[in-house]
Amino acid sequence: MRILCVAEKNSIAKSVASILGGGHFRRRDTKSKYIKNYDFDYDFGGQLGDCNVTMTAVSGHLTEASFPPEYSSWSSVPQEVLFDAQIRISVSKNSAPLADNIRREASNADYLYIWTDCDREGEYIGTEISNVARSGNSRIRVLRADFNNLERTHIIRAARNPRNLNQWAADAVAARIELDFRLGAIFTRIQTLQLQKAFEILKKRVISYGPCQFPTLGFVVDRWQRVEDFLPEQFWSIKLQDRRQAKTVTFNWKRNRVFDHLAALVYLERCLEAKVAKVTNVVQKPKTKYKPLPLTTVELTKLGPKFLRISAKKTLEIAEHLYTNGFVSYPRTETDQFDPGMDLQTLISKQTSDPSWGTFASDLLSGNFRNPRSGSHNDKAHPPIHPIAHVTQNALPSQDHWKVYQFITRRFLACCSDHARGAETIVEVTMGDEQFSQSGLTVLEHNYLDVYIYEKWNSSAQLPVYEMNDEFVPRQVNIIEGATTSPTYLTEPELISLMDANGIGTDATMAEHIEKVQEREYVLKRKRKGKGSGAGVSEFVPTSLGVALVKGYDEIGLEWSLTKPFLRREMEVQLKNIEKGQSSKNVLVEVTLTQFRDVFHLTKTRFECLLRRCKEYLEGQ
DNA sequence: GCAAGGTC
Repeated sequence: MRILCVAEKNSIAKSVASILGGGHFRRRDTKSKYIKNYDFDYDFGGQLGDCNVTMTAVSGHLTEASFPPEYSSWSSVPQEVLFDAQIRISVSKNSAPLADNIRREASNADYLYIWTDCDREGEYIGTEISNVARSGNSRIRVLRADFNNLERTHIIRAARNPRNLNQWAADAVAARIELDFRLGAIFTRIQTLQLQKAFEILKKRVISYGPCQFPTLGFVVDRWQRVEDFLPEQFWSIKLQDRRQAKTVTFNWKRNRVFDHLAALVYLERCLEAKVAKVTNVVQKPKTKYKPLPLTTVELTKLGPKFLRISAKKTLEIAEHLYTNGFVSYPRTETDQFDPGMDLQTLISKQTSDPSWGTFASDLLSGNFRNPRSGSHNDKAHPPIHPIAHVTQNALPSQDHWKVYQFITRRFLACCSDHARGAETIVEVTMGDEQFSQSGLTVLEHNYLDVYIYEKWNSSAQLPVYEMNDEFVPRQVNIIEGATTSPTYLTEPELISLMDANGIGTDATMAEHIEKVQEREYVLKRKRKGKGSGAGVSEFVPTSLGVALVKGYDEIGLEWSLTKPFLRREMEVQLKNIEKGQSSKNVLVEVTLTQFRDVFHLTKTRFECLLRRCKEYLEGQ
């Protein structure tokens, strides 16, 4: 038998070939400098048996959508025609050499064995590969490998247990491709042409619409608007201070603060009339600081900027590199629960040699191990991100690579250890009718915090001893004054959280959409001004054009506004339904296009809303 | 000159 294996990228082809070939493979060049063909023999067992294998790869998607040439003119083709225009799916220019390679290699193969990543897009890429292979050999039979990391035993198990391509997942992707392409073209063309015509300053600009770009912009404008609208409000609070055992204790008012000065004065008056404060409750209770959940891509892209000061996009790129070199598991995962059958002990044992966290890992193996927490997400394709092999700093190309590897490893070890534990004392006092409280914390066991150095949990100052019903004359009872502070502009982790919560983009593309709205000059990134903890943090503000687009579309029809996340979120839900076999591709495409025909009609008839807003923000003020 | 999703 001759088997053609095709992976989603060269690095996987190379890794799998070296595992299955036992290090004995022959490498042939192809017309693409990124892709090689690896030849070796392998006994797959079962129906396949001993085979001549060629392992090769694509580079992600092979095909792209396009309209036939008669639709390519922006000015002479009415946009609404694109709702019904035929869409061609053809091999993209960049992928042509890869398609040729697959066609040629398939011509004398009995089986095509697909090794694309096991996720929705991977199933679709599998069907792209399969179509190309069949155009070179109509009798070729297709199998699909089920794997989610590059561990030797896992790959061998996958090789011996092929399954079929998942047609439902591939259909969901086909629906997304068609909808994104049509809607992107239709709305980009109408708004670009109309706005270019009306504003000199936009003459050379493409005002693109994308179902992910616009909601991303919407989040930035939304926060900006709240900052704009903010008016500080004065508030008053009562501070109660005691002096005992050479310690000063400040108690916090249960009402926290009031926005009426007179009311605050009345409350203070009552306290003062009472003259003494009385201890009404002393509680001592254990306090737990929970260890983190298993690591997902979204968490990684949020914590990269936060803990490591590496941008979301860079963090992901580095994680991808660590993955393709076999140091960490697949970095694009939504799963925050480890499979119960997973051998965590072996993964931990690979870390015991590390000078920094080796001892911690050893201690986990000799009794400190605790089962990881389970989050609520499972994509059924990839486990949470975790280290596969130990690596030293010298073996990595940069300091940032080391930071990311270290973070992934420390996070994993933290997941496998115990929560941090402490004891909390809460003292409640009453003066007149007003209640106050203060608490003290003693950290007893750091546990996971010993390895997860990114979080801090410190004991507070020890409270002096208070007994129930103690009475004391406070050293000080007075009113303090303050004002509410403005919300701040969106940071990258905040924006990613919003996109994630609303299903805008995938874990792997959120960082790219954030770049796109900056490239289109809808949004600017800048350093936060001022003093304090947030100073120097990167934050996003909309440009005049960004604000004008959002306000214009909101005015056209708030319920359906393209800048709101609802439409995309709904589409994501529908795609999941197709994956589950509960809906079909054609139904989703038809229903969605019908919705968007209405949105398009509204946009066209009320375009003056956009023009007016652009006039206001681009020329006015 | 248009999207979003893969990947280099």
